[in-house]
Amino acid sequence: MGDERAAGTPVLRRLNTASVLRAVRDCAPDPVRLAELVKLTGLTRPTVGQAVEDLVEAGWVQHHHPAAASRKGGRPAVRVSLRGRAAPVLGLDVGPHTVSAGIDDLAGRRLAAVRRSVDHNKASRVLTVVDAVIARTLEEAGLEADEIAAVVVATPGIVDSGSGRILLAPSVSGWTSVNLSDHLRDRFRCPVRVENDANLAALAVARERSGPGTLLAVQWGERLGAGVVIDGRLHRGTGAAGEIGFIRPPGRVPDTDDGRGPLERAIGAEAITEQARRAARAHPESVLCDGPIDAAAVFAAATAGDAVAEHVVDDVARTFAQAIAPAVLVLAPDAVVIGGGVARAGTVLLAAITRHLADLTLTPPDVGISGLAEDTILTGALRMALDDVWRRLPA
Amino acid sequence: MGDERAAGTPVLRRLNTASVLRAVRDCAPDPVRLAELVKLTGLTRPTVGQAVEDLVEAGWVQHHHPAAASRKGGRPAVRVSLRGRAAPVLGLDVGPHTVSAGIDDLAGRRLAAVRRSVDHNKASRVLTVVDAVIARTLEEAGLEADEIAAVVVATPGIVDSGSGRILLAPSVSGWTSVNLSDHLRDRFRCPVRVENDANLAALAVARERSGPGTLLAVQWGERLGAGVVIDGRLHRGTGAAGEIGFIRPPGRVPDTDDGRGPLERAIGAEAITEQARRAARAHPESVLCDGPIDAAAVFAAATAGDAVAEHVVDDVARTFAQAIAPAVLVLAPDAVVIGGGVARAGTVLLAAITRHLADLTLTPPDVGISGLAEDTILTGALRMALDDVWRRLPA
DNA sequence: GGGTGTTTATTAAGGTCTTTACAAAACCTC
DNA sequence: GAGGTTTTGTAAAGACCTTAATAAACACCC
Repeated sequence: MGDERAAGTPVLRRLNTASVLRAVRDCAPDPVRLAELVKLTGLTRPTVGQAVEDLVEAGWVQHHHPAAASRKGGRPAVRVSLRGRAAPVLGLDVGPHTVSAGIDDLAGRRLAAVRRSVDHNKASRVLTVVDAVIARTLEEAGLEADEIAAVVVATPGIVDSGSGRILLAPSVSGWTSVNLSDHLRDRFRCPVRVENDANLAALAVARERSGPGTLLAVQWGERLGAGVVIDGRLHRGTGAAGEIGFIRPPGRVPDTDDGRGPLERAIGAEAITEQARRAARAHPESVLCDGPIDAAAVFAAATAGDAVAEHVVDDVARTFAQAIAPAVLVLAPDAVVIGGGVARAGTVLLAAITRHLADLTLTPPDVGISGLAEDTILTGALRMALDDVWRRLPA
Repeated sequence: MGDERAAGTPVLRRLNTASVLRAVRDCAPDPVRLAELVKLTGLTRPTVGQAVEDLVEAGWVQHHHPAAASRKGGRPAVRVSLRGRAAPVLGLDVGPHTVSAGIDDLAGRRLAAVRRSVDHNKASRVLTVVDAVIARTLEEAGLEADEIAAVVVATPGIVDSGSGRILLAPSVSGWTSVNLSDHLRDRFRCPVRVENDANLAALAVARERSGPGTLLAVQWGERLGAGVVIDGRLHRGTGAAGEIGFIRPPGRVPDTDDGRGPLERAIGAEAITEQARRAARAHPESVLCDGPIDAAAVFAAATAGDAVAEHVVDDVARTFAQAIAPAVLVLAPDAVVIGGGVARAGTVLLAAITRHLADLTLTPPDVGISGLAEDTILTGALRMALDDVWRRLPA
């Protein structure tokens, strides 16, 4: 609330134009009347007029000459809207099996989206696919790389937010040796940021719920990751915040050598499947024995009321609740939102987790499922890229 | 960076005077030359002159006429300093055994401090002592209650930050039924805030280390609490953030009925003592058997190299590390700082915790001991009160 | 003891921005 | 087509900061 240093009159103008631009953004994608901006910003008409003039000249907003829908009598209003093409941003989700990219305009409209699967888990191959996907996405949006105003890349592993180096990424072999950040910085004129995928998913979920508060957003699939968003801002800590996969749950955990953390080995999608298989062998009466077993089948069976599956789900939920309970007690989040493949389990899992968390915490958070589809991470990357653009707005 | 709504020219002036006042504060308690303020703020001399004039008139700063120490030749500089008495703040620490109060001036100078022990743990009695301590503190500082600009009260238990109501406080019987907030609001004209004691201790510790970053500050005595400070701001979550005492550690935990949480029952000061007693009975060769056993004795023996005591300390440290590891993984704090009675254990405990945490987390935080003395909580309360004053500064 | 130099305060002029007030424009309704 | 309504546009005034020039106060030096 006042980190500004010196302040001459030009500062005022910047402040006010920024305020006007924000108002225009909040109305996007609808065009907005000038008189309306006056009300929204609380500024006077000449000020708003001046600001809009500047913004048009700078290319941030555009006029909407044809005042097609003028309500009552009166001079037709000058209407302006955000010129999305002024600063399109590119988001990239480099997952272990797929690479997807998207381009949003300033107003948050999706201009292009491309998804491609990666066969081999080798870093060099991934990099080639990344380049191809970016090229295709730019083509689809009809843009050149130089026109992109911000790039945010989501990757598994721990990322050093300063340099953009990937410090730890077990799921893609050789991924840490690739300097993804530098590779992309060469291709774009704009800032390029590399960020942990779970963190970006959390950001996307948080924006969905819009508003202040603390959110713990979990990505739960083969692996487990989480992001913490406090009052709309991503919490990074020393850089590795949200790595819940490495929580050591109570009880024995199978020892593997693939770089996964204890919690992932205990209740990752694969572990759930394995646990169900064991249960099925012990209980031939279960419907689980009727077909191939995977995580989805377990949750389906539990939803249908199969006792054996229900027991497995409850076990998984308890382990999860026990694992995150300390973090919930320390953070006291308003909500814990679960996304990723396991989130498709739905109410069965949710109810069980809620029950166990209520037992283990003082102020149990809402437990919910991410309403976002598969492109949660990509959406988060694009959100952060847009944030970047808006943050350095008065340039 | 721009939450301001409307902006006329007067806004500029407020911005600039605030900037000047901040600069004066940062130099406190030393008086500062006007020319120096020009450099610090980046504003021009006339602007600074005007701002200082306004501030003097409003009573925030005062002149230092006698330019006693003028260095080289030149016109003697006008020097100003923060007028501490402009807005003294009162901090209160209502602990289970003692009530202490302090008054700081704007510059953070301690004007008065009073500490009194409470015999009976009854709420009504505590309230009487609170009133007496406040009266004594005001007297010591030579101030009236109406002159106090902000009041912050530290109390154990969970506090609703909006109403100031105490929702849960096992250590003082009947404490929840007392509306401490209303009781004090009647006595002061200024805002009164009630806050959890561990949270305030965390704030004090965070200010000590000054700078951005994430801090988990633990208060460890008979009970266990913690506070989370992120970039200098206290994290509250839904209100009960930092309640690590209710983390359920692995292993069996004695069941008591005194409202304490599982972790407190497992490794609170009392539990440490109890564990040491058991160990001493089993190992008569230990120096622990030579005298009365309490937590301090255990740590002393461990420091001296007694194997049995070392084992107890290691056990305690491991339980602690296991309990907070999930929170450390989620938060990725820069540091975990331990205060409270157990903190006097020193290096033995610290080293053990560091070792176990390194094993359980990805980016192990610095583990340290609070350099603040017994009045950590009181200091935190005063810091928050000062923050309150500075936040509503341009009034 | 007076001159010189240095540091600082004061004053005046100039520029930028917002505000206030007023006039003009364009469209609808009657 | 006259009147009304809503909005835009323009001009003058006020507030504030900045630049620049001037004056003041003291130490040092000759």
